[in-house]
Amino acid sequence: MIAEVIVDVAVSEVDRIFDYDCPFEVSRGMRVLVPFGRTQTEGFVMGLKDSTLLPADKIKSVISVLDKTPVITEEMFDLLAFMTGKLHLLNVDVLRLFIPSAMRGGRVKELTRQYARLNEEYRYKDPAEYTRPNALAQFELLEYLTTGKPEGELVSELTKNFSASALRNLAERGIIEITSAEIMRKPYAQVTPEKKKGITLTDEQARAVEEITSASGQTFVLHGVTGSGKTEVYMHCIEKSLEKNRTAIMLVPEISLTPQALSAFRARFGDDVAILHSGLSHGERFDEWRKCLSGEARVVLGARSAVFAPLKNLGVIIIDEEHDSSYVSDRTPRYSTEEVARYRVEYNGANLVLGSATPSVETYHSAVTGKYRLLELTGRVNKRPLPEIEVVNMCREIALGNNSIFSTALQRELDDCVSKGNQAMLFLNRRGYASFVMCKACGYVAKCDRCDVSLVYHREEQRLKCHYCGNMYTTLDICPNCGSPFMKEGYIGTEKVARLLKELYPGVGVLRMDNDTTRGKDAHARILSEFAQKKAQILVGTQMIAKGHDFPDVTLVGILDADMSLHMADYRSTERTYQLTTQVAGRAGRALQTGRVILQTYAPTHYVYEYVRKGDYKGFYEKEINLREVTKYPPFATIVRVMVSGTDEKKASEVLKNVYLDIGGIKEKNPDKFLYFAYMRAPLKKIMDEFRMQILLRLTTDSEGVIDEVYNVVNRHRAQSVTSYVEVNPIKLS
DNA sequence: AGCACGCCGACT
DNA sequence: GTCGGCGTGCTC
Repeated sequence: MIAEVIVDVAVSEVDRIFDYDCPFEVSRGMRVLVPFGRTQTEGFVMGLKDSTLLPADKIKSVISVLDKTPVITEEMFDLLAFMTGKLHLLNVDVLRLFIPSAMRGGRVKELTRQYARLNEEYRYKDPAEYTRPNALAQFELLEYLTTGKPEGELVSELTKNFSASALRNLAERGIIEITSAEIMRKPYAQVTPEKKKGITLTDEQARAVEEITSASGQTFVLHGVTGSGKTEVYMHCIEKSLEKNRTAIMLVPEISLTPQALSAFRARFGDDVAILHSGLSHGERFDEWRKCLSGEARVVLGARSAVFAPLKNLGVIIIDEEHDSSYVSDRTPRYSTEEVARYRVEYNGANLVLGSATPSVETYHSAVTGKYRLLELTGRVNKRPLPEIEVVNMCREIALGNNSIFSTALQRELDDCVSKGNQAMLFLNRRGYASFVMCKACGYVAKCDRCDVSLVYHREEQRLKCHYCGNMYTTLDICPNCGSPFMKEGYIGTEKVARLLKELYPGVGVLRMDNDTTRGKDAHARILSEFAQKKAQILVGTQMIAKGHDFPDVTLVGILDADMSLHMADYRSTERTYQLTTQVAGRAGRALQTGRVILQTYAPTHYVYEYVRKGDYKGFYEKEINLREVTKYPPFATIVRVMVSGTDEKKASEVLKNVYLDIGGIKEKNPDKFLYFAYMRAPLKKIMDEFRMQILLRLTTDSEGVIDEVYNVVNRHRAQSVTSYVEVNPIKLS
């Protein structure tokens, strides 16, 4: 038998079929160990055939077969073809997404336990008949085993209480039988299922469930404000899917995958649930994944990569918080979770549910225009009013002489909140103490050696940090340029806010949650739980506080600088601001008491804040979609970015120039598809010593052919020590 | 990506 | 003399 193998080497030159003679039994979808060049490597069996056209002296033989059953299902082979075809990815890169990373190189295996039990023959015999009278340890062990379970006892437990040598001796003589059995690791075993609540659906929810479950191959947009009961709709859809003997995948942003979320799933679906996310150990991930492949698990709860879970006969895929940027992979292989999900859903005749309180404009547009089906949840399940949002003009504050980061309104509300013993959350999307340090005399700003960005002052660590490469520098007392001792600090970050609060409210607990305080494994969960237990009254944080739990005692949310995401020069910045501020505002008033939100901005007349204040998503959408239509941005155009970077600026720009020229050729053949075409340095022109430059295209929406050619051009101009890649409608343009 | 081959510089 | 720098070419 000849096996067609794709070797596990991520280089385009070898990303093709290699034929191997295979003296073993093997099927398509299994992995094999093969000789490759002067080394050995693992490979995926893509197919089998009887003969090869290759000369006999070239062909080598498979060394061994690594899997007993295929690890790549037929559906995944289909998906592989789709992804390599459309996204121009390497076969290996995609195949690697399909299996747990630790399976490669055999770094993880089945966990087995050894069990000992008394051989049947000896079960009713007197130990004295076959054991020396002085073998006390053996007697003890035998006595224990006669009364023990017939299926046997764990060897690891026995050796704790009895002599290991006695056990060995008896096992060698065949008196004790040792068997090994595989056991499955169970992540979060300590998480106990939350009590099942008898929930009756509202009419709206029931209608949504009915629509979704009676469709096939459809995509739904489930739009509903926080507290409108989207989760209950998801749960019912999954239940219905299981009833039809089908399976389900539920995706959430990585940060939302908490023990509480898992607990709710365990309560509902018991051992049918597998969970897949980066927090698992390699062994746990391997076992959860195998449970999907074997059919033992029928529901998967996970983050982005769980969209590749090897479930068969999918009935529904749910993407919660659909607008979240973590669903688009920002490293090779670049893929969009939604695109993969849609492919799987169509393959299986299943349904895709995209849920959000603030859907992305493009998604909502698809729903409005009938490409997707729109389901709205307008009521709030708990009937609680949405928090009241007050927009504060920070320019006016400055005019009135208040230079502090807290407006008078926010200070008033904070005083009130603290004195009443309630809790407050303050949101600022900038970590560190001060965004930069500048010399007052000569204007010198400290920059990173390796990146073209200014350094951020971190007071507690007494360091200047680069937020792009993580490099640290000693703080500056005097200007290294002119020697002046007068250094000015830039924009305030979370660290300084926390410090100011401690000065303002001595004795009041202040917690800070950002990239710096959540370094450890469970730091994230720990801070949230401390806040939930009211060990602190105020929580300051970056966007990571936007998601997460309901804190019933939070009555005040302060958005310190709402405009941060607004000033990014890209077409999604308004949308991102709407989503982020709405999400943060939603943290208030989940309690019995009505919540209050103070939103501070330097652009109080910007339309986005009016819609945020009113909680009017549709109004925002209408305004935004009109703007996109007039200016020709997605979904009315497709943006393509070619990023080229490298440590050798000349080499990189050479590649860029050649790519640019070739795309120019494509433009000549398709002049009507190009709305915009230019090259430039990337906004972040150097990161980690790599110079970055880009080509930006804005194309009409019917330009699949052009995009395909752009991918080909970029691949054709790959060069030593220059990296380049293509992004379609990139999330961020930095 | 590995790995070997191969052709030039500076060390015991 | 040889150790080793990394350019080039190949992998069923």
